[in-house]
Amino acid sequence: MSAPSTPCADRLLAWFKRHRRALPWRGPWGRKRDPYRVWLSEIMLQQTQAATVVPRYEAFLDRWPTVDALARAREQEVLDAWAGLGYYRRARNLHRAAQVVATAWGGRFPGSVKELESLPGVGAYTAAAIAALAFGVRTVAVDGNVARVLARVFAISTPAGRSSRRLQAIGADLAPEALPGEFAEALIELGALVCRPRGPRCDICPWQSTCEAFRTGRTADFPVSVPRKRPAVRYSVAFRLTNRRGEVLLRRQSDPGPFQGMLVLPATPWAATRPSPAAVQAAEPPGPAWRRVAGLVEHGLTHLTLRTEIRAGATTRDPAPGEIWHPGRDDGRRLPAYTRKLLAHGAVPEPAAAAR
DNA sequence: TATGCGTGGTT
DNA sequence: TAACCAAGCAT
Repeated sequence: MSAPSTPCADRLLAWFKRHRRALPWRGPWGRKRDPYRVWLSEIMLQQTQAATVVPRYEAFLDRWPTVDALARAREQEVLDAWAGLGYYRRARNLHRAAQVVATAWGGRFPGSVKELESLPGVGAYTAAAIAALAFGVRTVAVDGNVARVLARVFAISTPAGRSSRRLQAIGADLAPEALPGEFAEALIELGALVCRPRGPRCDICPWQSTCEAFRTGRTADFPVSVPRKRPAVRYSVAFRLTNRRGEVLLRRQSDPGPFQGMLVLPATPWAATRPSPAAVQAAEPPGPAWRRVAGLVEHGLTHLTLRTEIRAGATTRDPAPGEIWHPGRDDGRRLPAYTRKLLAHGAVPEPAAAAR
C-alpha cells in the first residue's frame, strides 16, 4: 500500500483566498491585523455563529475602538452592550482582560500563546487564534470546525472534546511557514463552509484527495460525538412590576449562576419544582396586589430548561437601590433574551399597538 | 474530567 | 420537530 499523502497547505490556502467570506474582523488577504480586533471578534465568536456576531462586533468596535477605551468603560456598560449574545461571563472577562492589557501590558497585547492564555476568558483556542492571526505565530486554533476537519481527514475516532491537544499538534504540523494566520483561519473556514457537520461538500473540498473519511465513505462517522444529557427543568415565579409610565422594574442578577450581572425581573430562585406560596411570598417585591399572568414562559439554556410563571402588578413607588425602571417595551437590547421574553409574554398591548 | 454557562440557526 | 451544534472557558 502506498504511503498516505499529507494534506497540502497550499491547496487549502488557494481555496481560502478565493472563497473566504468578507467578515468585518478580516482585513485584506495576508495583511497584518490589529490584535484588539482579533481578540474581540474571537471572544464574541465563542460558541456563537458569525452571522450573529457581525452587527454586535461593529457596534462594540464603534463604541470602544481600542483596548484602552474598553478598559476605561464601566462593567455595567460592557454587560449591557453584550446583552442578547449569551454566555455573559464572556463580557465580564472581556472587560477584565482589557484592564489587564491596558495596565500590565501597557496597552499592547502580548504575542505568545502562553501570555495570551493568561488573560481572563482566553483559553487554548482563543490564544492560538490571536497568536496566529494577529502575530503570525505558526500554530492553529482548534475549534469545533477544525476538530471536525481533522477528525475526518485523519479518521480520528477519539471524541473531539478529549483529543484537542492531539488535534492541535497535528494541525500545527500542517501549518506553513508563510501565512500561518491565513492557514489557521482557512482551516476554520473550511469546516464552516465545506466540511460541515451534516452534508459536507466533499465535491468542492480542496482536501478531498487526502481525506481518509472521504476515501472510506465514512464522513458521517467523524467526528465521534458523545451524547449529551437532556437539560434539567427549573421553575420560578417572576414579578413584573410596572409604574405609571409603563416602565418595568428590573434588577441586576447578583447570585452566581445564569445571567449574573445582567438585568432580570425580580423572581424566586430556580427550583426543581414549582415554588411554594411561601417561596413566592418571600420573593415578592413589596406593594401591589399581584395578578397571575396565564401561561408559562419556557426558555432553554444549554443545560437547563427554565419555566417561569409571571405575576404582574402596578406601583407608584420609586426603585430601591440596585433596581431600575426600564422602558420595557421598545429597547429590548440591553436585556438578555430571557428577560425580553418575560417582558413580552402576555403583556397588555399598548393602545397604539392594539390599533394596528 | 465533567459540568455550568445563552442564544439562534439548521435539519 | 427535536435534536444538534456554533470561531469555548473556567473550575
